[in-house]
Amino acid sequence: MTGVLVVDDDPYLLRALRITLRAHGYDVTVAEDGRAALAAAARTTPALVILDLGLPDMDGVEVLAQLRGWSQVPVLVLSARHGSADKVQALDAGADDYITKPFGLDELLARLRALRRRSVDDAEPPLVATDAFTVDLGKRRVTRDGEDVRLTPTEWKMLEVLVRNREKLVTQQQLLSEVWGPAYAKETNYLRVYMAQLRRKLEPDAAAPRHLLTEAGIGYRFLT
Amino acid sequence: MTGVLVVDDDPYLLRALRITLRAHGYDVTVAEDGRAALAAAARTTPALVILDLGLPDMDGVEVLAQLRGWSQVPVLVLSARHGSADKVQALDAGADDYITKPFGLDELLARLRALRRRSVDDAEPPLVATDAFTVDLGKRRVTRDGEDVRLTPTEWKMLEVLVRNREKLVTQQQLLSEVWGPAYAKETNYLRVYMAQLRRKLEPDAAAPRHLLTEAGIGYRFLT
DNA sequence: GCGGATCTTGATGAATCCTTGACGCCGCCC
DNA sequence: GGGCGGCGTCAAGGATTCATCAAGATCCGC
Repeated sequence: MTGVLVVDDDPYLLRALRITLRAHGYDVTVAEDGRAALAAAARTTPALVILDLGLPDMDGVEVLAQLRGWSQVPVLVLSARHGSADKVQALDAGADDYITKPFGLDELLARLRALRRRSVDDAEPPLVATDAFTVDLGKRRVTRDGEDVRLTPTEWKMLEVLVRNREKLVTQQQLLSEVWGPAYAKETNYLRVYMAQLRRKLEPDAAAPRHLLTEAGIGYRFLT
Repeated sequence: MTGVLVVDDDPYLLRALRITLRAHGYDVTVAEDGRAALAAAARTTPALVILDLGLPDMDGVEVLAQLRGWSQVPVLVLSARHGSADKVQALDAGADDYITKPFGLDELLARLRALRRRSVDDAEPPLVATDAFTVDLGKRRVTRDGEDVRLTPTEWKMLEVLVRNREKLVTQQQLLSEVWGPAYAKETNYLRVYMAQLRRKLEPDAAAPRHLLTEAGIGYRFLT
């Protein structure tokens, strides 16, 4: 099932979209502000995002920019404004399509189909393997020596964020806000505790990690 | 150079688009009917196609369908009709975007950029290479002889500022205020200490640097 | 309500990083 | 030649950050 994240502050539109999209076979998640949207995107990893630019807590373009920091998910931007400056700004910030309110639902659905059609090509296999363990992002499973490794929800979320950003350095703030929420951006203790647990469960030698690396003072990095 | 095929039967619009797109660095081919469009697409294999639905010899949707028989090139559809049925039809026939006339040229250009960004596969990696080492600004990573180089946060920040201003001279004040903050504009010996560390880690011969150069009395400069 | 799993929290020693000062070299001007 | 300022190098200290452990607190299914 195709997951769609709908971000809008208008409860009526949200409701209408949820019903329509569900009727057309999408698995819908909703968010009413930018903060919730970013959290939901990290949690549910949708295949498509519909983003209204007018949000109560932050600018839609800012939401888009932050999302683009770690995700390539296709984004369809909604806006009430017809000005071409807004369109240009949103498209250059990383939006894949732009549609102005009011719009027809059939057009919206057609644009979603067009976006999805394009993204299936570069859909990566959600399977990441190292010489010590294998992570299946789709099935939410980790295997080591052919055996399933049992991870707690928090351990899994943390590993997921790191694996989705493989090779890349993930800052402590990024990890904390995607796993625990933005309010926990100072609790770097959590990272140490859970990183130690992940290493104990996954690394051949937890004292000399080769896949879950520490970048002192900045964050962590996952290498295959 | 990015090749664009523009298909329209209006000679004035064709001319305007050709001039504008060329001015923005595209390599433009034009066609005035569907038949010529398909032939041109096969011949020039453009990176983008702009297709007007109103053509003299055949229906634009039909052109699109035939094109999709063998090519995945991103197609931006132009149309004078605002009806949503046309949009739905075009998008489901394989169009990647849809824009109605009249349209702003800046919006068209923005949509082209968005299309290209998606198709050209994950954009250009922000990667800066010298013959001795490679800096990946996106992944926050430095490689030398295939091995990761371990940099401290301060070393990285300093290198980042220099690399972002590659070829250009970065003054001591600029470096100090971007890495340590404006209050440290006098602590030029910090620069000496960290520049020495960077050279030791990155330069083949730290005593005769070829990429991290000193401009005596002024600042430093990074050369590839 | 019970028991087990999971999540917080605090404390400790170890490792890493930043700062600071001292020293010598080099080029330039007096 | 001597003085001077800018630069490169080195090493030690103190501060910050990290890994690890263990003891409560909390959540959840039964």
